Amino acid sequence: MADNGARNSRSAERRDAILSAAREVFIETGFEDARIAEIGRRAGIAEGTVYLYYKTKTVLMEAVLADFWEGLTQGAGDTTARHSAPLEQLRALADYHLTGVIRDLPFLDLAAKLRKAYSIDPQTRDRLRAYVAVFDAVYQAGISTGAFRDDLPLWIPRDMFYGTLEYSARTIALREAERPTGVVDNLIQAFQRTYGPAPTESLSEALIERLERAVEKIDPTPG
Amino acid sequence: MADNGARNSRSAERRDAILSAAREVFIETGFEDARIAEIGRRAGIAEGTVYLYYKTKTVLMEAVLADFWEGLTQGAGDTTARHSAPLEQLRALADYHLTGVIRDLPFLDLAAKLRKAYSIDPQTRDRLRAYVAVFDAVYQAGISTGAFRDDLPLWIPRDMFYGTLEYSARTIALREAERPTGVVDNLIQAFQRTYGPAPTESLSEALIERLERAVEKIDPTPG
DNA sequence: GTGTCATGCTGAGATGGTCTCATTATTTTG
DNA sequence: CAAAATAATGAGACCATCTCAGCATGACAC
Repeated sequence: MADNGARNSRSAERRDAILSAAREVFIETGFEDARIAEIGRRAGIAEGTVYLYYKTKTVLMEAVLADFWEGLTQGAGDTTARHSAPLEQLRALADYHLTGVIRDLPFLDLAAKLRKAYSIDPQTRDRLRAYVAVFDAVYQAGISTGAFRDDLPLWIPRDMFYGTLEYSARTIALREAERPTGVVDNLIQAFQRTYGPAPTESLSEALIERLERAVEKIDPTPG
Repeated sequence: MADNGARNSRSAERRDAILSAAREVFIETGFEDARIAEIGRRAGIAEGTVYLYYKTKTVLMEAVLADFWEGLTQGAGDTTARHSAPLEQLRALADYHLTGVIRDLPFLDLAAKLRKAYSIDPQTRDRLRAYVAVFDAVYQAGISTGAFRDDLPLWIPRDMFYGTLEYSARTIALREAERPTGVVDNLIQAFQRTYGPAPTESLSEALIERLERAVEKIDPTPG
């Protein structure tokens, strides 16, 4: 049926029009104050029509967020692909994440608004998983090249990574400050020192002294 | 006026009754689904009366949250006061924070729901400040005893501290897992390695080898 | 071109919540 | 104990989401 295709594409266009109108309105006003009537108006359709495409306001919001996560995940993958050393990949990912989160903090707050107190809907959970999988891949690769420790569950460094960045993003946004330097550098440094390969057994100061005295005796020229 | 006191205390009792009914209902149902009528019912008063004490539902929620933050801050101060070594204070604080946040995650989600996209109300900001000030005090004390580096802005370690813990709390809650061990230990280790005093210049492996060979010659008994 | 059918769209109104305020009850005061 | 001041009530104003009976549009047969 030729018309079927046409019909479908018309229908898809409408869906998109609603989605981008919704995106605008949600960002401008937040979830509560967003009016379906206004979204319909901007999409050029009646209020009731919005409900033909998205059952409820919450479902519409979820669709908007799904779009957002998808884009973010895509970008994160592209970013890490431009580097090869694990620490540099992490640095790039951290930079990308911080930038994106600061830019789209309103979105994340909207996401938080949908979260039920005790649970998260499975779709959102999957999207979040897909996003953090970018970090996981980098870290795993780093383990296999010996750049990172392998004696910890993966989620421990992951939580430190995303937790620090998200909290910093919020701090920065609340201060309404320019993005300060040092956040990413410091995080990478912390990573290197904490999750880098186990340091060669560190020498006690006493031992070092004993060694130095002994060496002095048999070979007084400095190393 | 003797009666004035009585009136005030009666009034204060009502306020408290509303507040604790509200606390219950908000936790059970979340912000949106909480019904003022239900809060009134549990406080033993009419719906309209709730509005005499709290102008709007949002204001009521803010009052509930203020209570929560106050208790958390109090507990954090008490907890750190039971230790003296900076790292042990941080460990205790981390443990307290993680426990509290996991227990009261629904509250934090409610708090997130009130947050406007671009701003935070000054009162909430002050309460948050008061809470993180507990960390700040420990860290500052640690700097003055030489336990921590002083070449970084305070908010960098602070964001890593709270960011990691909050993200971990969420991860743990979403997995519906028992609280795993290692989160706090790992954070403290990362802190020590990243923010502890600059390590004594580390010895190169070559140098260590040379020292060991030399010692072997003059003193074959192991250290 | 026109009748028939399927499908899409509409917006008035049902529903259900927050919040108001005229009225009623209670407490304080002289 | 009457009068004045204060507190509490709950019916209903108001305004949002969401529904659904009816209207518009376009494909197809003839």
